[in-house]
Amino acid sequence: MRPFYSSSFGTTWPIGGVERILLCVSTPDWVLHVDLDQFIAAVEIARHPELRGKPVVVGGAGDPTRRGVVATASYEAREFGVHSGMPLRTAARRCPDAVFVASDPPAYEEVSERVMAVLREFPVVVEVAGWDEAFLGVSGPVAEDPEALAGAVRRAVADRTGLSCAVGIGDNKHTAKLATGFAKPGGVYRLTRQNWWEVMAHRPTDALWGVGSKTRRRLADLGITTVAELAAADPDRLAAELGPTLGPYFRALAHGLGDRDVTATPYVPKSRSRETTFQRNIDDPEELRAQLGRLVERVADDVAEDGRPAARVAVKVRFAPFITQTRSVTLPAPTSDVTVLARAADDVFGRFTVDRPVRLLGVRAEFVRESGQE
DNA sequence: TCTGGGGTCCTAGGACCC
DNA sequence: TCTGGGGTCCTAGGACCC
Repeated sequence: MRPFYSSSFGTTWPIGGVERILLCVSTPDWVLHVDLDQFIAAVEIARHPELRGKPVVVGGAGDPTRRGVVATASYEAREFGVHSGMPLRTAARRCPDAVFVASDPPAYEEVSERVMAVLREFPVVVEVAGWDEAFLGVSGPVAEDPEALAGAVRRAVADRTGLSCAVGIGDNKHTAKLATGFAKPGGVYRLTRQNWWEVMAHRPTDALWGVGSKTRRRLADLGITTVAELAAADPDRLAAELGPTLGPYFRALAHGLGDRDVTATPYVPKSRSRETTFQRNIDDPEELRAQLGRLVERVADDVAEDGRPAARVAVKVRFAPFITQTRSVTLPAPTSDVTVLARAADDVFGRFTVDRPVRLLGVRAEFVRESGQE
């Protein structure tokens, strides 16, 4: 989610001193958020039934002795403290009996498509928000009983795909998203301005969608630790401390406000990137150049497939132990030409001072910004 | 907790121009 | 020529999310 615009609230909301009006905004009566339970693990269990009931950990190459992190852990594995983002090695230590499975993105993509197709059969606007989640904009007759709709969605997804999901009901995307967290696993929960303070006031600021650990810490330094405190904070002070856009944005989140526009418009990527963490750190410059070349080719393939030229090229280097730097360049002219992209990446890479072993290399291509696209 | 991969958006400083 | 102010682009880094 990103900072939302004034019209999303039904009232005007000044942001950064500028009031913006969005035209053609559809404002649904309800926003539903559908989130599949332990999605990736559930897909693996569906095609390997012998895994059912076992602690399953999906991620990386499925080998806990290699570098990689947990994509999704089954609920059985979570009992042992295993969670997304945790190094596989750590997961194996916490849950020695876990079954480790390699990540298989194309398989999840395919199942995700089937789930979204089921959602689109309902008289709602479906905005895909990831492999395992979507927002539904709900207006008209079905909006009279959102819980009934949520139940019907859950049954349809289960009947047609065998997957369980939770559904959050909210008055905007933010509350719907948070509601899903309270619905999991496999339930329905409603969070709106009616019960916002009762449910959220006492919670830590990072309970809000968009506030992470860093912001939580910065807010704590200002004496703000709960949602209620953030909601009551002085907007000018927040703007001064956290930025003209983000300060007021966080405060709005604490009031349970959020973006309400649900759109079925297909997603158009602004950039494509590829990166690799090496199993062993590399310090040989020749080897690094070769790896860079491989990454550029993959990115160039993605750019060619997209059909739009790239306007910028960025290179990312992560040095041991974990120091990340990026360098980038705007191309003289947008291009999809592999040779040009490769030379640009090479030039950019040459601007790094490589005096330590490298654990990751990445290449990103940014597309031309459309006029009207911010 | 020795930390993946693929994205998006915001911030801030400097260059450059009028 | 001791020196304003606004606008925009470029670049690097940070935060967050799935």
